[in-house]
Amino acid sequence: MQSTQITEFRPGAPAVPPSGLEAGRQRQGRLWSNLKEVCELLHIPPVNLAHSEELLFQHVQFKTGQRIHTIGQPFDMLYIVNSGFLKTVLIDEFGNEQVLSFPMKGDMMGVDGIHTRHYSSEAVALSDCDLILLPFRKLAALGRVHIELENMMYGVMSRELVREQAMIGMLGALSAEARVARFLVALSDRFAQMGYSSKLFNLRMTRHEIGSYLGLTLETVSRTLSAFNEVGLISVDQRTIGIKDPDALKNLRRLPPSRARGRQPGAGRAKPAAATAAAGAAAALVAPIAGPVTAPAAPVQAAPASQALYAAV
Amino acid sequence: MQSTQITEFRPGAPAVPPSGLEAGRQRQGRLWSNLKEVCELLHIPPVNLAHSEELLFQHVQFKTGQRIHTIGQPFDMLYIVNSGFLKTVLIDEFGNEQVLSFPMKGDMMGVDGIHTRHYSSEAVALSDCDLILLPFRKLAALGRVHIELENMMYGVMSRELVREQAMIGMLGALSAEARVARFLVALSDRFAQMGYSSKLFNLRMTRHEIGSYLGLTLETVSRTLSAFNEVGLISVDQRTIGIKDPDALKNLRRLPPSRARGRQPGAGRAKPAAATAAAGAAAALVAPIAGPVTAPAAPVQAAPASQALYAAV
DNA sequence: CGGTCGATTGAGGTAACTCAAGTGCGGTGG
DNA sequence: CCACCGCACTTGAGTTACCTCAATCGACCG
Repeated sequence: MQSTQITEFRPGAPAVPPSGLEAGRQRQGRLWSNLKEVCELLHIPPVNLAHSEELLFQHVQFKTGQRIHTIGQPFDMLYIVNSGFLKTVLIDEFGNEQVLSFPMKGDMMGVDGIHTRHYSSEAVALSDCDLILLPFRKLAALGRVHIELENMMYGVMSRELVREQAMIGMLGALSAEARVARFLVALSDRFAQMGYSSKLFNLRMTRHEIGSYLGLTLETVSRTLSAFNEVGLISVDQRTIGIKDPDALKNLRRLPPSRARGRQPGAGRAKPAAATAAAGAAAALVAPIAGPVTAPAAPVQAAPASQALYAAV
Repeated sequence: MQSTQITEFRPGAPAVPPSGLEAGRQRQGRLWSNLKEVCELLHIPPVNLAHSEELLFQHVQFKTGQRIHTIGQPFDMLYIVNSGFLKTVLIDEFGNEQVLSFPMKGDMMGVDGIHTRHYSSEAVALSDCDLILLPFRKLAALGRVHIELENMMYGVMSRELVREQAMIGMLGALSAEARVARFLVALSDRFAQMGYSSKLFNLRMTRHEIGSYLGLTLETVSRTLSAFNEVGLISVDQRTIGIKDPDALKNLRRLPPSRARGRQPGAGRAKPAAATAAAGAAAALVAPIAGPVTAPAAPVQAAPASQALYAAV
């Protein structure tokens, strides 16, 4: 196994002229990346590999709406997102789709195909994309020689697993408002990580897709965004989102009832200082509401009073 | 790296006399397993390895209620369940726990620790357990030599990922009844796989834990089980569950409204033949209800009339 | 400039939650 | 042995968060 260059064109890959000047960050419009670049993309500890420069991975471009792989299709490739936005979905027996993730720069896709040798999900480009192809079998073989590569593989798969666990936790335990809030925060963080503004960005997905991802209807997503906008947590204009109070969003559990929002008084005589709408909303946070799930052992201790203004539910 | 025997006692492991005659199926009460046995346990294609007999993995026993690992604890081990039942949980900022899985024979645990080098979840024994220890670093090293082992690692991690994706789909899209039904079916299948009865078994977890796992309250779980019992899909006596109509459970979307259950008529003059309660319930199935999430492309086609008795919602 | 698609908003319904009894079982101590 | 207690479970009644259905509006596109 001394092939240092990974070619193997995917059948059914989109026809894109292999010209120069691609989107993304490829130096000089190259269509290949070496291992070091791949590792950087994945945020994996730097890999100083002897002759890693010779080891090249091919890029492929997809246009908005194109499918990268479909459910049941034979698996042979992993993909890393170099630029662009996608969604991965599950399709149930009635054709309804369930969004599983919104991969973007630095994410790996296709891992679900390893087990059965067939992809168990479908990936669709939400914008024009530049992906790096990783032929799995060859990659695994290389991993045996280059330990860092193997670490990368295990690390990325484990990371993905943890992400999904967090998702399950969210779907199982949080209110609609908390889900939307965390979704926005997560997006904001990702944009920051990619060097974009974390305060103002465009959603690449529809309300419907967000709802599917979060286990909500599109109406609920829309209403929740409007509510956040109303209390000054964010600004919303179609797909443009402005994050105004990241901390409040991060910890939000439940918004105060709508009737209490417009006119201040709300329930009880709380709230001495801090008068802005945003500050008011920001307080509607860490309530010790033992959700649907309560730990049998660890007793739920009360939240600090300063944080529990709207907390009594 | 020519160590063919994997020792390394876990600090904090439970004190269990390393005597013979253990629970589970270990021949002659051994406390070690070779690679072949591990692969069989994981349902991975048989591994015919040259001198795999020399490669031994240690077992450890845990008693009911003991913790295998906790959140934040430094990661170094993977675990395979040889016998017994466990739960893995996430714990949020208020001490509430979210059940992620109920590992049993053949399942791997601890994979979430690879990425950050710390376990991100907690594993607790719901019954006395016998686990096989797999020191991750050594295992990975061995995987480089024995390809089958490496395949096993990737395969198991991918399988786990697919399982979690299915979980997300379930939490995001299904009704309480459908979730409980699928949970029972999944358990039933696992028991069958392990050689136990798939028709009659004991739940090892509380209603609270089931609810947490399914994103429901314990009351909803209890009520749903009672409802299933009432229409003859299952029998319930505390933790003893009898599966009476597996197919109905598998496809169940929504039960007919309770008022329609006691006295037959329900909505409309459907249901010509097939008069048992179970058969009636079994029909309450594949309704083309476009759930919260509908595919934009694939039009939802009507379900076959024979299956859609209670379907009109 | 219509046509389509996505987003917003309202009104009403309901599935699932919350709170609250009440039951049964298993363990412990008198 | 039985009384007592704690815990898991069941069941009911009332509440509500989210869904469903529907109308409207704006943006984009051929």
